[in-house]
Amino acid sequence: MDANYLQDLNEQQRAAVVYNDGPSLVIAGAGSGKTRVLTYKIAHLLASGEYAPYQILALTFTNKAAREMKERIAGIVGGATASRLFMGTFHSIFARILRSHADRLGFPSDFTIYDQTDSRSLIKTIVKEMNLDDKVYKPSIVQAIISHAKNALVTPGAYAANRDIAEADAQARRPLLRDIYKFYWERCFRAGAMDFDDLLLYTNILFRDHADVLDFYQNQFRYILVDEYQDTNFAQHLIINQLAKSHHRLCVVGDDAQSIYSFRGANIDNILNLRKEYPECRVFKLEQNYRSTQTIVAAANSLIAKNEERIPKDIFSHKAVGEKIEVLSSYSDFEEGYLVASRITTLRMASASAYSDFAILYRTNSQSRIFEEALRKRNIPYRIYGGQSFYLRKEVKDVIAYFRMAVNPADEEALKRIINYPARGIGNTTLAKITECATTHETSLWEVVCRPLEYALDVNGGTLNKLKNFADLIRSFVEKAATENAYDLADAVVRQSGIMGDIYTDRSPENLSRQENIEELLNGIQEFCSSRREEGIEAISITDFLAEVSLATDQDSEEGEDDDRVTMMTVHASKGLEFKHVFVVGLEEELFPSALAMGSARELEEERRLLYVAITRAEETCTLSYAASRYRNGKPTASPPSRFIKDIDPAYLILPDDRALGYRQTPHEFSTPYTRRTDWGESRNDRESYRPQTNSPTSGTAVFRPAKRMVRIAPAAESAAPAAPSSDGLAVGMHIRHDRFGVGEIREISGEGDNRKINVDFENVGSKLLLLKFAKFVVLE
DNA sequence: GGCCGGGGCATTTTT
DNA sequence: TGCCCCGGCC
Repeated sequence: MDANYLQDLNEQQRAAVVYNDGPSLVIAGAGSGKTRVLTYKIAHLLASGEYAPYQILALTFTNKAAREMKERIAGIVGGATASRLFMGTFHSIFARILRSHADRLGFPSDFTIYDQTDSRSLIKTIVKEMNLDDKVYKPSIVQAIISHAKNALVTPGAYAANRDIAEADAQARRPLLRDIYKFYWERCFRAGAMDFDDLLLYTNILFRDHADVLDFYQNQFRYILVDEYQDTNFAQHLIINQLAKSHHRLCVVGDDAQSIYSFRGANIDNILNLRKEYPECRVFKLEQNYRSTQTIVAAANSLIAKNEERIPKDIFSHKAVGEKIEVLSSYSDFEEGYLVASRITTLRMASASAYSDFAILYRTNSQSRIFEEALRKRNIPYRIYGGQSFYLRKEVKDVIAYFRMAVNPADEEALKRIINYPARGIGNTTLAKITECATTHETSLWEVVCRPLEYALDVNGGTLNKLKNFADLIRSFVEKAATENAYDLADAVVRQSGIMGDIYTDRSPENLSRQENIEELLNGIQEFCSSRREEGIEAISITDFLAEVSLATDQDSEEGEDDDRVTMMTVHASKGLEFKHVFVVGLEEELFPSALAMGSARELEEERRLLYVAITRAEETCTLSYAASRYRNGKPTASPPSRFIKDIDPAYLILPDDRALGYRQTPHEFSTPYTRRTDWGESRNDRESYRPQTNSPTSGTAVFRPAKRMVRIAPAAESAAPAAPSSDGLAVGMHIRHDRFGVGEIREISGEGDNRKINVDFENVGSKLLLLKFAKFVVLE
């Protein structure tokens, strides 16, 4: 290893890296080189010769963070050493540990991991079985309550015994929550399944009840590092404390100012109070920001200074002073989209930036739509992050459910997914009987399916036969899972289950995309097998694949990272990323801060931190934006500018002349070249202004919505040329591709404004009348 | 058991 | 406005 690696660090970073005599807390401001400190510290520990790689436990929150860190460490100490580190997400590391001691807890070592969909669906089933009103006991709410209980290590027994909880539930008119929790707990156990929260909760139970196991890991993990400590919940905090108890060799890294996941149980007190738990704890502050201009750093500092609960620090930048933060004011969300799109166009030209240097950050996913439309109209390529991950798509989950059954047939959620998919005549009625029967006999659904007669299942002979066929099918997969490799099993599942037959019957666009997804899944498994083979592992069972997949919400395998697109994502999703130019949009009361957070000071502070995170993503320019009116739940709603705008020192802002902002100063103090735009004239030097002014913000122009893969749009002339037969650029004879109906030819155009329609003859589905205002399609060349 | 249409409902979401 | 879920119908 290069002995000079410490030279790459600044003084504060170096101090944090070389100190390892006891517990330390590294407060790492935004853009201060946190990952660098963690990776160098691990390299330093290895270089000291005092620690073998497997004695170092390094925990992160995302797979991506773990992978990146592993790669960087491999670059310093070599891949062979790096791969032997215990480095990964909390969930993956402790799932691994749980699997090797599952018998202690009465679980099979091949236990299934329920994702949120599975666990919600089970809760829903239970609520229904209890004949409760699912408006009162809304599965999503029940799930959140159970999740919070688990994160606080409150088991069903403790939950039922707790008076405060009972009172709170009674108050909320949900007195039976305790029973739901108890049933949910038992059902998961019977299904041999753990949800995400269980992975942490059962780890705690394992350590609490099996001193030898705890002892073993306390001895093994001689140094523990935790990234993003501000996001830990109580369950995670306690695991760390237990493991570090005897040696106190612990280094936690985080930034209290970037704690934005309290709604998932993260507890900012874990980092704020660390010094109380470890009085000898050394604190290192990384305060130099290497990412952003001085203006951006100063503006962000002035904002976060409004929070009460924080660890004081003085973040500074030695980069250029940079541009002030511009605040854009629009009348409507529609205009906001237009403005941001036009700023991107001009800024890209002026600063010679690529599209990929830009990000639009918003508070809620639903805000993305309007920007999609605005960017598409300007032919600006973009990518939206945060759609559902590949493994959560229905058809993919269906196939995976077969894999899960093959590994653990007790898996109730998997069984419910596939017992009638593809259709084999086992409907809801039968399923309800099976479930009821399993509940009364306190066994799994699979048991009942296998032995319906012994459990006196009340169904007719035809159904019995269908159940037998299903059970035989699954049993054949179970056998294969034990002997064949992952890919061969997967291939057999797709062919023999009837999924193939179901999806490949017709070529409707929906089915085509399903076929693609399933093929992608199979390819993924093949790749998984061959990459394991490269590592020298010969037998790759489906169990290995599932273990990987169930904890991979893969946000990162997004293909083609290098293509040049504007990024759109929620502020939450942007944490840890950086962009040259950032637009933070929708800065309005009840949206950012969210209406639901305004009740409590604590939650309001979290929203403020959220904006802090958003602003500090920017390297060179940051632009804030709000609209006076916005469509919310289908209705236009007035929306005053966010209070947070006034929390930022106006010295760093270019403010629009808008009384709604509530500044007392005389307008001229804030007058700028960019005063409020009362027309569309801002974009003097871009193509847009040469267009005839037919596009008033509210007129119903065609909304082009290509499929995800077709984001690159036809040349501008297509839709913008004044010579086009109509203002929306559509003409009879043109070919279009519709989201759902596929490819077709325009036969007729009629109506005006909102009522404008086209009649299209589609290749696969015949002729359809589409209202332009709503139709989602692209014009083909 | 599958399809259609009306009504109710809409945060953020590393694993 | 758009999605999801349920109930009614075939």
